[in-house]
Formats: sequence, structure tokens, C-alpha cells
Amino acid sequence: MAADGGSAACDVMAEAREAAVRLLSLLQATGADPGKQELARQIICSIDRARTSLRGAGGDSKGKSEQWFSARAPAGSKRRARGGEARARVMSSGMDDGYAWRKYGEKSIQDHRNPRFYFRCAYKGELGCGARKQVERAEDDPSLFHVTYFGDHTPACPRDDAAAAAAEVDGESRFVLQQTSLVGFRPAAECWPVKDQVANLVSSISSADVSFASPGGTMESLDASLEELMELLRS
DNA sequence: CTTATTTGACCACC
DNA sequence: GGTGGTCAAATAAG
Repeated sequence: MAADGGSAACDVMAEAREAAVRLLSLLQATGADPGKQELARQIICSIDRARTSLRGAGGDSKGKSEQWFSARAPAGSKRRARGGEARARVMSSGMDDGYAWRKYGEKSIQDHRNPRFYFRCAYKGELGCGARKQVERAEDDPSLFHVTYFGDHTPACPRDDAAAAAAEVDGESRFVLQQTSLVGFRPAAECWPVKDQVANLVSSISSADVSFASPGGTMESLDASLEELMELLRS
């Protein structure tokens, strides 16, 4: 796990950087005060240094496994789709957020290149849990997933925190969008409030931090910068 | 045999 | 009529 942690952390950091860049442009667009912008720049800088360190530590290669592709052969001889195309299959029990999900549908969406997968809590029958989620691959970055949550899990629903944590680090980079709401839902990450973006960033950083001993304390300064930024945004 | 997944069909909504 | 969301029969994997 340690060997893999390096590359996984690299992935997470790449994601974090992307988020930070987005954050910076958002701050610039909204005309936030220069202090915040400078802080965002600092974060990007720190991330870059952290990535360099991680790369040097030797975890750079493509530790990616295409696990979500056709783990199981297409069901049905008479319902088989046209010959041997790879069918996308998204993580099931083990990886994810620690909850057990069951896929109940898949649909191609008009505006999107990739199909959307529909999951519901595996314990709907027994526990009456109404949690659902939709997973969709990002158009540009196939290693990213847009995940949208609907509804909440029953307290009785078994969740595996260790698996959830492992999924964020060990599992391929995938969490992008996360929202629990039954009413409104924002499709684009750019629509998020700045505060949420920062929160997302923080979780990226911390998940990378936990799994991988930060070389040279770059993670620590990063964390400090983020905390400071959040504090600023709060006011 | 049991269980989860696949996938076309069906339905609701605009 | 088109699009997105859900259902359920069929089926492969463990």
C-alpha cells in the first residue's frame, strides 16, 4: 500500500492543483481581495512542490488500473450489444464512499459524451434506505468521476470508513462533485460556492496527507495555507 | 444455487 | 416527441 500510495497521492495532488487553479480564477473573477488571490497562488505553488517531492520519492508511474471497465461480461446472449465493445462498469462494493451501492441503470445523456450510471443503496429493501447516486465520467479527464448524491443513508446502513478513506487515496482519483440534495442540483463544478471548492480542496490535501508521509513538510504548509484561506473566506 | 449486473423497455415529465 | 430516470428479465460469476 505504501508503494502505491505515492502514485495515488500524486493523482490526488494533481486533482488538488486543478481545483486550486479553478479557485484562483474564481477569486479573480469575483474580484476577491488580493490577499486571498495571493494565498491561492501560494497553494498552487505548494502543491507543485509537493508533487515534485512525491515524484522524486518514486511514485510517479501510472498506478492506474482500468478497473471500471467490463469487469463482468455483458449479460444476456439475446440482449447482447454489438460485438466486443468495452462496457463501462463503475466501482461497486469495495471502493466508493464506504457504502454498499447497487447499480440499477445506465443511460447515455444527450449532452454528455460518457454514459451516466445510476446506483442506489444496497439496503433499500431491508432498511428502506433511499440514498441514490449518479456517477459519470468527466468529459475530458477519464480518470475523474462526477458523483452526485441524492438523499441520505439510513443510520443503520453499514458504512466502512476505512474503505472510504482508502477509496480516496488507493482508488483512482474520482471524487469531483458531491452533493446531497433532493431538490436542486448544480451540474457544473464551476457553480460551486468558493467555500465548497476550498472544502473540497482541503479534503483532497488531507487524504493525500494521511496516506503518505509528507516529504519535507510541504503538506503541512499547504494545510496551513488552506486553513488560512478558509478563515478569510468565512469572513 | 445465490447474487449482483446488464440492458432494453417502460414511464414520467417538459 | 424527446430526454432522463427506473424497472425487471436474463444471465454470468462466485
